Amino acid sequence: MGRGHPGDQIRLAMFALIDGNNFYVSCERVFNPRLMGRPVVVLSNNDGCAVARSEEAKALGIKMGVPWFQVQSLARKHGVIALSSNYTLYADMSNRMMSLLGQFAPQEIYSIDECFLYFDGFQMDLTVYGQTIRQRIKHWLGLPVCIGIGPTKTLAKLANHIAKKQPYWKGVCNLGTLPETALNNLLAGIEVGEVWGIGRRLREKLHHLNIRTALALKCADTDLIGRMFSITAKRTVTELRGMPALRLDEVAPARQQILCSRSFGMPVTLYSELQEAVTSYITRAAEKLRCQSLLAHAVHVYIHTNPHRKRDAQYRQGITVTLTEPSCDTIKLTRAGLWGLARIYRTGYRYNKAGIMLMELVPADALRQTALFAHGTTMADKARTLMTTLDLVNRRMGKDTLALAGAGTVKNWHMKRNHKSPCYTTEWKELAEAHC
DNA sequence: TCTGGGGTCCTAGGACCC
DNA sequence: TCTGGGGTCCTAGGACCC
Repeated sequence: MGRGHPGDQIRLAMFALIDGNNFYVSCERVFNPRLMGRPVVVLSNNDGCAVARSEEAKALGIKMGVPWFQVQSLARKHGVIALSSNYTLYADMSNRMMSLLGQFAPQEIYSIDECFLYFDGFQMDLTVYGQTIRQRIKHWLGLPVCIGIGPTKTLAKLANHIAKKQPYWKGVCNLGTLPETALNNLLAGIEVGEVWGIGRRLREKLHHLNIRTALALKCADTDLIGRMFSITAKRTVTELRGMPALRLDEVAPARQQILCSRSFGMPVTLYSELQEAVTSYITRAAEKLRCQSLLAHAVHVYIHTNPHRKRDAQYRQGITVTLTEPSCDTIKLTRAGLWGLARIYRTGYRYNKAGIMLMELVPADALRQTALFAHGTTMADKARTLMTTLDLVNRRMGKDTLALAGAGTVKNWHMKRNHKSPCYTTEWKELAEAHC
């Protein structure tokens, strides 16, 4: 590809942000064409909130994150199809999309449905290139995406927003070739809250300063913004002006924590059920930990009642338990977690959620200090072999083929998933079939 | 009756030290 | 009336993202 040379006078590098349209809904539609043209929503765990909506569902006024029960009657009236989230399917589709996109330019995967590409010294019309990328994803995977291009990540994000909202751009908005006045006119029409990094709180405060559009923020005094808010906000202003303050991170930085938490399908009062939940969550998190070749030095456990039920007595508590030495052994981590749970558990409450965090993560291969009274290598070796075997069996024979007995088998507390679609691409038993 | 889950970064403030 | 100052480290909580 036509890369620039170090001696080049001007290197106009551009960022692109590729974002799946209504990603979860689109994934479902790939395997179930009957969902096309109809209002569809994908629900969060426990069928709690709407986390993805088709254009038709958005048109009905169903907002992002709205509790499902609040819009259920409206949905029924208009024949909205609700699906429980099927993360296994979405993750698999995401992997396919990301590996395709990675063939076009250096890539940073930003989320399950978004990535940045970096065009440095590309001697071509990037708008045309963008259309090529877009069509490739559509043809090969059946997923619709929009593409935003700009000289900084923040502008690429904004361009993507514009590409999604304004049909004029045909899915690819390239701010890189726009004259300054045209760019400013465009920015003047965008609410400041749409800018990447400006959330609800910041938006409110900016409004008080009479900064209401992306253009107004671009023209704001950077030092003032830095002093009043944070260095992050200051960076956003710099980026809006076309000066990169954020680079492309091709290698994902090592995780700093691994979290697993779930709301329960029903209120939980029994200590034994909380123990089961905590054991299950630690099992899941420890799998992820080993998958990334990391060890955890601490386990944080928390439980709480349902804050939305004002009439109920409320309780929330968490505790961090430090291990004598970093570990990825499910059994050791579980023992620490349950020890913590015993410290924070109180009877007489209706708990609706428990969660665990593996913290202080270190690479498994890094030289580490061995605890003074740690077991000899034979014990550690045995544990390692056991865990490797556990992962292998579960990968081959299916999730939870082998699990700690403490995780329970009945799992009354398990979350609700009443509308789940099959795992079309990752389970032999659920392979896609013709639906029409 | 029913309100998600998994992350990161930044800041303020306290503890502690010299 | 007087009651330093500055640096570092840690933690909790806020804000943001998808």
